Amino acid sequence: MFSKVLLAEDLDSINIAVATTLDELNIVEVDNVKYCDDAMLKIKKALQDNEPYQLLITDLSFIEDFRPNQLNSGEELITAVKKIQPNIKVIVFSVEEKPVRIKSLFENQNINAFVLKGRNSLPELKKALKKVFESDDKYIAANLTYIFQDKITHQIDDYDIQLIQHLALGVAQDKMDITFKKLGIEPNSKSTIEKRIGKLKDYFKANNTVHLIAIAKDLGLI
Amino acid sequence: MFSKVLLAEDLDSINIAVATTLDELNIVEVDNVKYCDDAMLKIKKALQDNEPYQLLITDLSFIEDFRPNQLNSGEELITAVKKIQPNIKVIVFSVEEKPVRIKSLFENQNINAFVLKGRNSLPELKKALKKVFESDDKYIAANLTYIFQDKITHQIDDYDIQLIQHLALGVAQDKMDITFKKLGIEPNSKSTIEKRIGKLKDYFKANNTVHLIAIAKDLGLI
DNA sequence: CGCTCCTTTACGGTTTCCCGTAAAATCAAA
DNA sequence: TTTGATTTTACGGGAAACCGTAAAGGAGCG
Repeated sequence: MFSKVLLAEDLDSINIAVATTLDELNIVEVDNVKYCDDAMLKIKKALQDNEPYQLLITDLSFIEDFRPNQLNSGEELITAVKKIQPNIKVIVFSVEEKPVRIKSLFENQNINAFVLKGRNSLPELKKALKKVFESDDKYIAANLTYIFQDKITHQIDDYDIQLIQHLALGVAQDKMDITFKKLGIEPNSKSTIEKRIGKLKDYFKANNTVHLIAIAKDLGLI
Repeated sequence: MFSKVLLAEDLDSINIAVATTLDELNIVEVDNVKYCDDAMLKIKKALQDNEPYQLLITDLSFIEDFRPNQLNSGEELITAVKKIQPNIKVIVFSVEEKPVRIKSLFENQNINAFVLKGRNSLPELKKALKKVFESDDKYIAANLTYIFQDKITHQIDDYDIQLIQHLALGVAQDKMDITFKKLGIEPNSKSTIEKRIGKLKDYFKANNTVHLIAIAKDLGLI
């Protein structure tokens, strides 16, 4: 089993419970941080000392408080960590259940396992730990595999997301061409933008743009 | 200190940690459920046996799974419980930080304390337990009192919420008068509806209706 | 090169939204 | 009941969104 693990989790209650679980698996060295920035520091330090962590277990969302931070989410943390230690294994432990986000973890961040916080998540976490230790295969609970059959993320691309995001930020459809030109996003003619929004409304069966944005928010698309 | 407490919390990790905390306070009888419906059953049973719970500690959001349930949120649970045992004390333990929702817990559900899950929430929970046991005063952490000074809920009324909700559901502003007439919501002229939406955009500094709905979603207003 | 297919862009007409003004209705207090 | 303030409603004009059609541009292929 792993011998040196870093746990990044802001909620103290979960932090304690997970630490206990790791104990039960006889993992000797478990370090415990409540901020992404602290996680990053520990990993740097361990690398310098030539005693790197073998595994990072991290949450996705971290509560903002008085302390200003460089890294504010599990995603950002993973990206930063992999830059300085690409071979570290990563398990994400989160309540996040939006297919879009979970899928992206495997496809873009190359994580090793995803465990959903829930009514029976500690046994799940143990299972994931064993799997990730034993092999380099990706691991996700059987009841979550539907995520990879999810149709939405297959048909909605980056361009669509940016469009929806800017709409949600208050950019008028009519002015979107200017915004997109400034940002170097293409295509950026009024006509194409209009058509894309139309397609999205079609796809999500939205009556109008307002409705579309509400749906996108609900799906966690933005 | 309390001697008979019921804990309703779906996440196993939190469940364990809170149970441990209650142990440390020498609370003898702590029952532990992961579904609102189970909480309700336990409370009914305890009442019948003439050994009622003195305190309910509950989360707000419960994950939906394969099991169909009558009660699906902390709010629903509290309402149901208070119907059969109005004198029970209630502490809400949640990550929810939307002022609107927390405020409503105190004002409509008459809860005794609210503890925000966070980096230092277990000590907070202990404190709340003591306060709630010692007196009938409401308790909320000092760093959350801003919630009651929150201006939004003071100035946005039920009518506004309904308006925003229907917009988010895809009802066109132009057709809103018809919808409102059907539902018996007043005032319902095109003109007034238009003006209200205008005021809301003004208030939230939204560039347009799309932006307004995005803001409302972010604030948890809808 | 010429052909097809597909994407992007342009444009005109219709509907809806947006904003100001003003008239009607409601209400509270004198 | 009159007065004045506030809310609700009506309406008109300009801006933006919506919808269809068609032209222009590009990529791939014989």
